[in-house]
Amino acid sequence: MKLAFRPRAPFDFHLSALIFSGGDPEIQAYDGQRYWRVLRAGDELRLVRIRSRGTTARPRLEVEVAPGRKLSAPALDGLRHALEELFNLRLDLTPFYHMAAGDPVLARVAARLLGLRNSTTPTPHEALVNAIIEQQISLRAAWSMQRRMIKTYGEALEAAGGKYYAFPTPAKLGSLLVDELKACGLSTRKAEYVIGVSGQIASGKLNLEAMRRLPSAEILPRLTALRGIGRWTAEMTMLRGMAKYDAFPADDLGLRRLIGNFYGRKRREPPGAPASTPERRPRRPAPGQKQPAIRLPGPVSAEEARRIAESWGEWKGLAIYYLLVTRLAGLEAQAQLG
DNA sequence: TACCAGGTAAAAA
DNA sequence: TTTTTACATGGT
Repeated sequence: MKLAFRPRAPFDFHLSALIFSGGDPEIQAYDGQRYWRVLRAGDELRLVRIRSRGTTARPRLEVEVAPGRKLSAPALDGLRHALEELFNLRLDLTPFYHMAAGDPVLARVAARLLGLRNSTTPTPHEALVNAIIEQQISLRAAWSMQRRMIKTYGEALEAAGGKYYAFPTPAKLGSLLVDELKACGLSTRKAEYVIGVSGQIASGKLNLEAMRRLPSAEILPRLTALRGIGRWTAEMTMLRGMAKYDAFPADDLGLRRLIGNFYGRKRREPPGAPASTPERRPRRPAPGQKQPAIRLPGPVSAEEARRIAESWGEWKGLAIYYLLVTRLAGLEAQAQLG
């Protein structure tokens, strides 16, 4: 079965899916042509494979749904809705670009990445669990644990000649023993956190979908009241699982590095200047890709990150995502501030 | 080998 | 109230 979508223009599918390149093909990935993953449609699982059939100015998406067995009308509606949310196809980028025009760095970045949208996980639960696992450790280490967890406790689907895994349900994760999650590499603490929030969701005590409709300022304290969810985890969940663009995890190391890279000074500041870090981080060359031989400024402090993001208003989250994808796409040399 | 990596809660001071 | 500590894996 195939579905057609007409995203709101501008929409650049390649840029928007770039974040998924190199993903695990059995979970979700982008190969330069197609993005795919398993979604829930009603109480069934489907593999969806998305490709672009249009242009940035006249975007069209084609979605193959496998297996093609007929879905109920509500399940099909739900699937269409989930696909729109996945790449935020309805989002109006105009106000973001209007804001970006007032920021010299962001203006260049946004012009270069016209039509880039962030993606949102199919459920806030998925974003929350991923964020818990990503606490403190390197993303590589976290991704390895996430893959193990998904392949061990996520439902498997045979479709289109391959095997694919859905993200584990709250009920499944909530029913696990701590040792069962630890087997995926999580610490005792993190296993407890994941099981705890998943169980609360499964029992209906915690409703993240409903919480998502609240303004960010009301979501944050509700999330951080949960065990294992600090400010960073809450803000990452809001960004990646609730499409809350005003969320801004200023404590995040990767985010502070990005801001340092794009806004930091390349030379030591005069004495007495405010706390922009003079530290530099040598960049490791990405394998197989030539990098400009320049050294970028290191991470800024959380306070400075907040100060710089202040002018991004309610679009802080999308702004930082544009910086991230600029780096992913290897375009940063064109966008940095002198 | 040691140390850092997109934090957090709980213990100790 | 503020500071320190334990924690898991992967990369360097």
